Amino acid sequence: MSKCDQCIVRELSSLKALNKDELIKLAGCKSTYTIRKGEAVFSEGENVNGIFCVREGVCKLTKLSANGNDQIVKLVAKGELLGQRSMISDEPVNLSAVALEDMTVCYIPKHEVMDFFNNNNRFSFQVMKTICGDLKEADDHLVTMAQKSVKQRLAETLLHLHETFGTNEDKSLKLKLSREELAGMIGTATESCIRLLSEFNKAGYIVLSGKKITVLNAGALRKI
Amino acid sequence: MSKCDQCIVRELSSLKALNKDELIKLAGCKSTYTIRKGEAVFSEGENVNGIFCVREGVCKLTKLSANGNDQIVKLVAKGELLGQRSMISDEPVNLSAVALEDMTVCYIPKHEVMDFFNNNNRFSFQVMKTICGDLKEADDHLVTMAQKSVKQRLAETLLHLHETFGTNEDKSLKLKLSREELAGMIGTATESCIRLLSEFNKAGYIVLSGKKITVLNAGALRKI
DNA sequence: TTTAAAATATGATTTATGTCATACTCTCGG
DNA sequence: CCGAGAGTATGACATAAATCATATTTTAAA
Repeated sequence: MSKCDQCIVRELSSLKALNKDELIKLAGCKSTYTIRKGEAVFSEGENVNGIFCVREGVCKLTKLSANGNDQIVKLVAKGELLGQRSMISDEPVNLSAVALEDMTVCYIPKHEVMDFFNNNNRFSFQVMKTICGDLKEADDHLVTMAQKSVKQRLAETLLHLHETFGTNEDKSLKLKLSREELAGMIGTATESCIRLLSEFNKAGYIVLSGKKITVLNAGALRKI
Repeated sequence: MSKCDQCIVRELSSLKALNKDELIKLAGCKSTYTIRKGEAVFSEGENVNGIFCVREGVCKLTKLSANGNDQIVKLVAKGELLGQRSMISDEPVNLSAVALEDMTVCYIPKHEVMDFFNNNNRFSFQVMKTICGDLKEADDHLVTMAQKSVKQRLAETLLHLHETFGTNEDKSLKLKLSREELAGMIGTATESCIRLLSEFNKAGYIVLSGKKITVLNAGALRKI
């Protein structure tokens, strides 16, 4: 049972609103898990009854659409919380969370979180703000999906990956996604995604070397 | 200064969590407005600093996309609250709210709502639940936009209008939207929307008579 | 009522994207 | 080090949807 007060999740998420006593209580009730790349933290339809803190690794939130495709709704990085929405709504989760890298997560049971809600207004308000931020993001994302072309969405997604998850020493995108996953983010067929990537490659906007993608000309991508 | 305790918004929205004293306080601080069809309750980018209660009428929440099209993100009916997200995030609103019918709305200034937040846990929790519901809806909507064809989205939208806003005595959809607005809901060109409507009409799934739309064969629409 | 403007409708055409087929290229386990 | 399978790439083609043009109808203003 490790401490929580030095944890990155406590620094970055709503948990920053917790006080010393609450953190001690938290340390006592949480359970820590290791999730391997490709494994699910939880799956669509499950009853989770608590929230997960992402201490290490990145995961994708996906939803299976009627035609059998997995749409990636959002990427969640270390420092963030998972499963808040369904815990608050008291419903099964509506999205699956699947690890894109090996992950370390902590699980906090619902009734503990509820205690924090009831006793710590700052915490509730932080959670509310986070969810409001998610809602805004989702609305913006929705407009992008509805109004922009696949090419524009791919360009946007590459820029987003570049800005949010950064690059390795060789400037290539740190977060490694398969072409299928990239297609799942932009909502298109894998082949279309591959085709546009090689178009961007030929145009000199990006460089492809194996699975690695390097953004060369961010300005050009932005203009698309 | 009319009372709030008989108001439909108090019955249907998070305001149902307010107690008698809070309702009296509310009645004292709210201002009531009439918004004509086509007018905006608020516009993208504005600082609203409070929330609106929809007492009468329906409005569309839209966002202007980069290509100049208005995407309709959501429809809001009487009984619901407007502007909660931006008030909580303390940001300008990210969507415009435009009346589809003549509306009556009440405005509650931010600091009053904040008092309710701080003193009434049930109210905060209700608001949180509502926003979580909105988030789930937005995620689902996003997947629909990304993965389904225009035809499927139109069928889905017609069913949604039918189920959510009901029909007139002649079975036609109660909520009147222009073809352009309908196209803005499903994220397509107006001509494509018109074309598909007349296709559904020919197939006997719906009946068009002027601006009126009647859903005849809901089952067929669902199967698309 | 008349008329102009807006909304609706439809055809012709172009473009974007999906689908199917196939080839190539990695990776990983034996 | 090899071979199978997954992932990536590319061509050919089909289809969906956007765009442009134009006609028709409805609506609102004079």
